[in-house]
Amino acid sequence: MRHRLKDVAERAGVSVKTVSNVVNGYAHVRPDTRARVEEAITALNYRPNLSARNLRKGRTGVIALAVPELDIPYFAELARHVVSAAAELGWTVLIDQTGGGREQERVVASGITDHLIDGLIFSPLALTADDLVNLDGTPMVLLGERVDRGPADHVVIDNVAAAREITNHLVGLGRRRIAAIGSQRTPEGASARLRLDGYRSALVEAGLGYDEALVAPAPVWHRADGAAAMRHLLSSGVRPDAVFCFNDTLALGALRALHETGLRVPEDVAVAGFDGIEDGRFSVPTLTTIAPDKERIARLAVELLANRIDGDRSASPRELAAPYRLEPRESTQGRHP
Amino acid sequence: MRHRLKDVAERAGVSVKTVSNVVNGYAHVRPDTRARVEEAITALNYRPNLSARNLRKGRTGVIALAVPELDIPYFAELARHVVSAAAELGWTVLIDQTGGGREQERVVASGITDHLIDGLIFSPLALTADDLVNLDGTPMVLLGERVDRGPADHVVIDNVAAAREITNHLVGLGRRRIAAIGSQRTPEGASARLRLDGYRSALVEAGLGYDEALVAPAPVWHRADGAAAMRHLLSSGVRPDAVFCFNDTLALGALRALHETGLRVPEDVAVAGFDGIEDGRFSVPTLTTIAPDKERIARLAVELLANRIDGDRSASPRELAAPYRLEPRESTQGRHP
DNA sequence: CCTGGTTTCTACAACGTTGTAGTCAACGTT
DNA sequence: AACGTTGACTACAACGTTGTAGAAACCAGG
Repeated sequence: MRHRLKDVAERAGVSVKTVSNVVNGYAHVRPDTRARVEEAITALNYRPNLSARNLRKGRTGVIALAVPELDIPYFAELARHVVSAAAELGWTVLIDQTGGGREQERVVASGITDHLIDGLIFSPLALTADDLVNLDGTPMVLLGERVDRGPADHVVIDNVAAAREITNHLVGLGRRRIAAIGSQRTPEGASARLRLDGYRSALVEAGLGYDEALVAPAPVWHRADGAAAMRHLLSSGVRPDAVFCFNDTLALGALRALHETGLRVPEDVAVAGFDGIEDGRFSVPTLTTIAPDKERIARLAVELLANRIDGDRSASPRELAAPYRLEPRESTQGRHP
Repeated sequence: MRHRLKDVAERAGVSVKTVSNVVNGYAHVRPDTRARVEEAITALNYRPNLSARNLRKGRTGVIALAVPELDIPYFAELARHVVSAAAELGWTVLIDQTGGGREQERVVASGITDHLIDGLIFSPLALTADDLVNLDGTPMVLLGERVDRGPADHVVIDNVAAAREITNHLVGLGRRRIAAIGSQRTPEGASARLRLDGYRSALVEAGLGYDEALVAPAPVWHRADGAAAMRHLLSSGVRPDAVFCFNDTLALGALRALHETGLRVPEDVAVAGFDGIEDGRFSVPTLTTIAPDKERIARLAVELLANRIDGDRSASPRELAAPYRLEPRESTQGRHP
């Protein structure tokens, strides 16, 4: 049923190595020999055994993508692009869900040494530089926040500038009591801290001042957490006229909570998110957001990883920035801006 | 840097095979020998080479999950559950995006013979039984619609009954001009046909009759297609008072289009979807839907595949049904039902 | 002290592939 | 005619692991 080089070789009347040469496109094979071998290959439906090839070559052709959760739209969209970009370079992607916890992320980061994959693209939430010390040199590219003094290549977007930009957008619309949803105290909350920094500095620059009472924490960044945080803000009496949510799912939850309270968006409260997920184009109202260029992020990550795998592994870590765009929509600008 | 059994063996002063025995938990190893080996393993940070192990064992420990697109929430949520269920049984999941085209799906189905994976869980859109004939016996489990006379195990939900149930729900609310969005003419549209059947038979049973003018096609089932189809229905003058969308993303698009037209949901038009995705719990209004038990689907699929891989490969194909639930929410029942 | 069984360990081969080194013939050059 | 060069191919070993077969040491029962 399942055939090996040897079977093909016998059928074609050549040596095993010649078949291997044909399969790998080696130049010096006579046309008629090549034809006989190819006939045998198709007749037997031969497919190389990748385990054997990998064992021999020390490569598997598989890279892993580790994300916190696949059903967070941002990561699903990112995964889609990574799989596509990897396929173009002949790689297969194995997807890992870390759940976002530090211990699980550490397991993933250390599990990369088990020879199944050639490299790892990793979007960590909780990992710190200390967790990345003894990696046996397996190539790795990190997505998202910088892991300080990180030993690995990195694709980032400028979270602080992006958060400042979207906060400025709210300021420019005349909002004065701008809340934030999604702050996190844990060391895991690197994105949260950077986005909070951008938010704060935009407020200070605009002369509005920074008021802790307007900042609502969210332990994780799901829709339900956004709704809960919004309800908390509304019931605490701080009466915000705008809210910057640190990601889009939080914002969708906030929209829902505002709707339930009977407040109008954006007339009473303007809402902005972060991530540029597809849902935001169809929500009611549509969602103003910062949209990182996910395709670019994915392609940069795959290319960095490819260079690492094929090239110099000891080169010092590179950090590339991917662009993002502010996409103003109804949730801040109203129906007919 | 990277160590092999041989290195561990030398350090522990035993044979390679003894180390292998320790790694694999073989019973008859003296406690002190075991301890020495384990010490050497941790000291050298030994991790088995999976390519070599796989080559030797003829197993890779990797299964593939092939879905049309990862950023369709239904598939992302499904993928999450499959990855979890597989992890519990010690398998790693490799995710493939087919794009949903027949040719690409055929490639995936035939690519399963390349020894990288032990089995495949496949959620096809376009594949027919003919495409599945020469699979070299690699275990496969299909999700979703039956591929007629399919040679493979199958996990399904009863699409016809579910579609009938949700249509009945709309009928029970007093709706009389119930439209449908998502019909497809192509052979690819198996789900579409089954859901249309259920819709039609519910209407006929209720004495409402079936009107083709109320059925809007959608080439693919994205939000934008749902919005376009809804706009088309509204402008064609058929004046529906309810609409059953064949999946949730279509329904979210339809909600958006209704909102833009100024129609109220559910007062003017009730909207129902299918898939039970997370978004529908937070949309405005929240979305009535048929929610298949995705966790169950994933677990059944992984278990079927496990049985196939470990057990009798020639056993006749099994078909298991997963349960679903009608989840009535605001888009049909209003804010305070 | 011998017998037969169990425990503990080892040597060797094999999984399917590819890199290395090599053979042999055909060719063009002196 | 002798030479090196190239083309076309092959034999062999090796990648790191585990199954098989078996050796050596130990034990219990007679």
